[in-house]
Amino acid sequence: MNEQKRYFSRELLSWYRANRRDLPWRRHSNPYYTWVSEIMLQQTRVETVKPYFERFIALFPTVEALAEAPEEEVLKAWEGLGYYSRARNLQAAAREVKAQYGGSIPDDKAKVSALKGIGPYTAGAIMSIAFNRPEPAVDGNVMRVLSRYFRLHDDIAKAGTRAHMEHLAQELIPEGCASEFNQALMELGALVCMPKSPACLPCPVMEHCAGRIAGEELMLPVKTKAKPPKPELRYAAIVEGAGEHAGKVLVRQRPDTGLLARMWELPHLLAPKTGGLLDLREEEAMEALRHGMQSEGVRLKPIGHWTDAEHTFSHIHWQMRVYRCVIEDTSSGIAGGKYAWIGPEEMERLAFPNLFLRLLHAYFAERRQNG
DNA sequence: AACTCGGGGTA
DNA sequence: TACCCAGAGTT
Repeated sequence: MNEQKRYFSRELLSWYRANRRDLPWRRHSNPYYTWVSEIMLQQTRVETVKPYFERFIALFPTVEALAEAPEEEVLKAWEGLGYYSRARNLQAAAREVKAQYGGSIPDDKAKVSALKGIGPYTAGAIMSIAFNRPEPAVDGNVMRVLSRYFRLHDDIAKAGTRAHMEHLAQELIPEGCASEFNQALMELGALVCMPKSPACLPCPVMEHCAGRIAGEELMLPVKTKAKPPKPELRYAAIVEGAGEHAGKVLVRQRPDTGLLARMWELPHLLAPKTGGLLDLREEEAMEALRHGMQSEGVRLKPIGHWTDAEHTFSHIHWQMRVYRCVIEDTSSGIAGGKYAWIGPEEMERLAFPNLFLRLLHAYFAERRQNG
């Protein structure tokens, strides 16, 4: 190994020992904490994860507790965090760990990698952080740091690049210090070698950083940009209950797979296309909503426009127009367990994506004010 | 290799 | 606005 690499490992480790953040999942050495935190941290910032992690561990303190919990409670604990398959995969894996390994996460990379929701990065993170095994844990942070320090122009959006980075990252791990070193690499990316404005002056390895020396720290890493989310106009119904359902609204559970799987939502549908024009007149929109809901067995009458809402996912942008509706025919009932009438109390048990969480809170707040 | 899967922070 | 974030699973 050359001097640039030895310098990097030595100085980074030393810097980390003096600058490591006090994070909830670092307070105790517990492979379950490492596991839960790493799943939550996928594509999610540290500050966002902190309160979720605290609540999650309080609710499900051990692998067994998580394995034995109802899935709805796990989804509810994940509400608002996004990428909800992470929560379902985490619990499925916890059940596997309980059944196959007596509740202890195996100190074995192949077995850890085989668990649901654990890919190359998370397997490396668990093996290194929890068990101090010299495995690379290459995420976006690490690829950015390595791209800059070694001045690598490989496109980090390409799959092949990660393999190269993993080889390099593994080589850099100091003997017996995998846990600290891998966390140091990510800590540097988060605190110093940031995406937009890297703080090179206080950086512990700036002296031999090839990217900075070449004046390329702002152009690295090279990454092809993602295509913009596809816009979708949607019509949603806020259905006000009457009679025994007074004060409640109609909600619907999403299918078992796909976007927001098994989460609850306001009933809504994709607006029919109108010969190139995306927008419809108000009456036509309400008719489309009535007709679409009727085909699902829900007979309702839109009364008028209530509010608009927008929400952007990674690949879709929803523009949602929400209409006040009343139920037309309660005698037919709402078929299946897919629909439910809920008030503010029932809301506390069902898991909603943030878009609908905000709409429901706004609606119930409005009801409390207007009576 | 490309697409699917949330939500929010930040410049 | 645009980009990014302690990525994984599916096709």
